[in-house]
Amino acid sequence: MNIQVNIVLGSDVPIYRQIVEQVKHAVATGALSEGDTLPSIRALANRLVVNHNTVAKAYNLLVQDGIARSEKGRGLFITAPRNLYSQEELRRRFDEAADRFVGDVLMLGFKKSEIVAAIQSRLAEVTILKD
Amino acid sequence: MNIQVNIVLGSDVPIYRQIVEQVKHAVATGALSEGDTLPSIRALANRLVVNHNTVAKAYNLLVQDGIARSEKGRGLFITAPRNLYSQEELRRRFDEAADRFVGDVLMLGFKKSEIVAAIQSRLAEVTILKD
Amino acid sequence: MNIQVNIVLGSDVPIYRQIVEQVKHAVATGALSEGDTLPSIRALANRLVVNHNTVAKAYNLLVQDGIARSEKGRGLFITAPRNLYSQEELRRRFDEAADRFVGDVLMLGFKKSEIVAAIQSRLAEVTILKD
Amino acid sequence: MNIQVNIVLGSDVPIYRQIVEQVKHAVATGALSEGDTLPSIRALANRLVVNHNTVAKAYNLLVQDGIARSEKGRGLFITAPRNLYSQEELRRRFDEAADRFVGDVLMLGFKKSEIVAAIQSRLAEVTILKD
DNA sequence: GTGGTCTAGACCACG
DNA sequence: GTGGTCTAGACCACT
Repeated sequence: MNIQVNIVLGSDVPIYRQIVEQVKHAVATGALSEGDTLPSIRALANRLVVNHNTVAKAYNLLVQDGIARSEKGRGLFITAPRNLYSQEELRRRFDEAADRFVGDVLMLGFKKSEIVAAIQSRLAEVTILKD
Repeated sequence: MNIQVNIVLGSDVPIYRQIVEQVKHAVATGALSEGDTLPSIRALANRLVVNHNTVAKAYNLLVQDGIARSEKGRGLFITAPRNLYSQEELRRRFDEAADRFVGDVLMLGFKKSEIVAAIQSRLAEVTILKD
Repeated sequence: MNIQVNIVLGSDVPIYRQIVEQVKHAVATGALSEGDTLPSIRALANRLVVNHNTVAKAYNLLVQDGIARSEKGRGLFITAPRNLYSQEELRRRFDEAADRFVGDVLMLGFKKSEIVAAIQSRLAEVTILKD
Repeated sequence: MNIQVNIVLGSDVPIYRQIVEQVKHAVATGALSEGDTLPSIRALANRLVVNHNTVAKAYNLLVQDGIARSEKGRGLFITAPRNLYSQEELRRRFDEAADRFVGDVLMLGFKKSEIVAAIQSRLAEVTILKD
């Protein structure tokens, strides 16, 4: 299975993080699974028209996070999932994300049910998470 | 009604954004409402032990978002809500926030029901939004 | 296309607003268009002999008004125009500006035809507005 | 003839300037003419719910500008019109106001004809200016 | 190199 | 007292 990475330049999310997140997302949805290969650094950098250091940084993070492993001269391969952070760290990140989301959305005037529905519909696409 | 702002120094969330979020939250929960005054820039800066420019920046953002109005020499006051942004812009900001949240939370391993519940519990405190 | 920003020090118009107005004017006349880059914060600050925070403040306002977008580590870029504000907000801002202008000009003794002509001649340079 | 002064607290125009402008405007439209009397400082301050120093400052400016004269113990009286500024100063103020107005309105998306019409309709109310 | 955040401290205008 | 503007200079994250 291959992966289609797209980036948004004007976002406040750094490019390298967008790449990381999309690979993670692909793994989460099953679009990528163990043993699948990622595009080469230069190929992806070329296609996204970004500096190849940026792609390299993203790939390094994927390796550090245990999501991919690099094999010299062959490329990067998706690894089997494993736990990355401590429970505390997970909870801290989760709460921070939730706080930020609610804070961002608070003054936009949407109904609570719309807000919840928007999250639910996005989560519906995800296969890696339990209900 | 008054507001009690607290910040965490050394967080990866900028100080000025912590202030903004807390004021927004206070407005959203009804703890602050139209006509209420915010602590003076220098008084709050003093109490939080941050530079007054940092507080000023936070307050500026509140003014730009139509949440507060500033009166030179008098202070900052919470304003009545008004339709500042267009429908498209509201939707754009909403989608951006939702996408970001789901992306941030994806790999943390929480159950979908937990994620939704976390949002719902935060929204439960909010009084300015319809169900 | 590039932009040539000039400021008048010691004016009663704040430096950051002079910068904002000139960029807006350049966009309005078509001298700057989507995708064009603004001078880097520090480069412009250097050339204008002002503090880089002052330029940063000006650029921030441009971003908040949807005129430019910032990309960390890359620079600031002119964005495509979009409907940022609601109709009510546009009208409110328009009326405020018009009231202010007429109030400012009232006691200066110019003829009505001169006042209208001055506005028309300035608008003649603008390419982004319909007649 | 009496004058009805109203102020807007949340405006970026200082209160004392609002008072000055409204008196000027009243003179300009003929609502006030030579010999008419202004409300006492304390009476006006009371009615507007502002500090009496603010009203005093406004009245001082009116006297300095030659629009009113104070008679001890009797009050302030409107004087005959006379020129206040040099030609250069008048032109400078005029251009600054016009530049600011056009700058403020540029990105709001109104048609040029609407902009001109808005100014013309506001000027139509003014009686002090020649066509 | 780029932009983003923050501090320390100054001066001004307004009430 | 209040908020607004600006400087000088620091450190950080991103490309």
